[in-house]
Amino acid sequence: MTTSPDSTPVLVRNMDEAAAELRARGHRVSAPRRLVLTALLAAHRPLSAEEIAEGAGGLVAPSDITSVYRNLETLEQVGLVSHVHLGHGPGRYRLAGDERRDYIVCDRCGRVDVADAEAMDAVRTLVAERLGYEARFTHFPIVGVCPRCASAVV
Amino acid sequence: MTTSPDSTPVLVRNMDEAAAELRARGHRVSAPRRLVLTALLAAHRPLSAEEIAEGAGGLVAPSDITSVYRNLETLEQVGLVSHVHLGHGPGRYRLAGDERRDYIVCDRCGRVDVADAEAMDAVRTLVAERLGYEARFTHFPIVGVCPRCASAVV
DNA sequence: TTTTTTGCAAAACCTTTGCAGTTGG
DNA sequence: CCAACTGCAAAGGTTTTGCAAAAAA
Repeated sequence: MTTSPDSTPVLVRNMDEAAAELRARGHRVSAPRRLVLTALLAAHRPLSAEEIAEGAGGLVAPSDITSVYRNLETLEQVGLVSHVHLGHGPGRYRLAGDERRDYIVCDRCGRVDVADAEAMDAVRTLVAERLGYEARFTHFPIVGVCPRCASAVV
Repeated sequence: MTTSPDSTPVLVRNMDEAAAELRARGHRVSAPRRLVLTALLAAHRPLSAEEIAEGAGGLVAPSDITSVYRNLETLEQVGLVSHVHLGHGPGRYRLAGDERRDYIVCDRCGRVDVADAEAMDAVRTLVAERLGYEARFTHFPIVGVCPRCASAVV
């Protein structure tokens, strides 16, 4: 699991598109690899390797966690998958298409919100203008105090 | 090591101020604890627990890493210290006063820049306006592509 | 003296690696 | 067929915990 994106994101909607991309890059489409993809295609949130290995809440059959890690690495290199750190604890994986969704995390209550996309674009634009960086919040989300915690009496 | 700040940052400039704060909070000022503080007071960048335990490059005497972790935890609870994740690898610790310095990390070349403070204020203001969060980039820095990598021919 | 802190050992947690056997193309 | 992949075991890197001994106040 590296910090930087291993390659350009490749957006897929289903297993067939994912399988085609894998084969185009010289990778095989094994049962354990399909299983990881099935879990991520069905998940509505980033999953840890352990969650996938345990079957993603009944979504898929349980499998070996080493294999899950190795497949996540391959899928990340291909650009089909990326991972995000929402706090401490294990990294969480999602399809590259889901990267367009940015998270914003409250460090008081732990809430994980999906950030408004236009607002995030404005933030990225401002960072580019003022700091010169093409910012991505896909690996580390924005962390702060959410409105509820900010207004709560402490 | 938790995600959220354990308490309000307490700014100190030297060992005496740190010691006073510790005693005011009912903590003792032991030799190993002083050693961690000495390393952080002298460091010009966030240090890992291992770096501190190894003597921070000759700055202080080597010490036991368990003790370093426990002291960093105490110092973080008191608000004298906080930690930042600059990428994968160990967390890095710094005095709370150093939190005013925000980092911005390039995920291509690994460069760690100190971000312009006014620009970061503008970013925090925009996040507050558009997303409602009081953003902090002290735990997770902004990650992106630096100007040099962006203009580099790939 | 009393309560906190230390130092060592051991474990916990997340992730990677080695390798012999299996499988996809 | 054979390179890619799997599953198990083992190890690696970072951090936490247990506990008896030491030290701060």
